[in-house]
Amino acid sequence: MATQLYVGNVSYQMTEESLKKMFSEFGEVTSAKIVVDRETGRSKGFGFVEMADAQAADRAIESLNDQEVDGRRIKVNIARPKKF
DNA sequence: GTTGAGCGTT
Repeated sequence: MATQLYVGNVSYQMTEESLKKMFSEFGEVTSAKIVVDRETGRSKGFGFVEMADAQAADRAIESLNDQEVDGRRIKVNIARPKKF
């Protein structure tokens, strides 16, 4: 089971590929996604990254959480379930 | 600018 990470407070210039690259430094990234407002086409300022290894994901969290990226301090946590 | 869909009957 892969680990899903929530990445919030990121710059609107953040892209899925930059997210994937950033997290790939700590482990295998299964998927990366930036949430975009479907009506405006603009980034909502947050996204999600799925990593194959939980320990790699944990390392990524500790290393990237609250770090300044593109002038903003990003938030990295285990993602909440989007559905119950 | 903080937890993902879509504009329809999933």
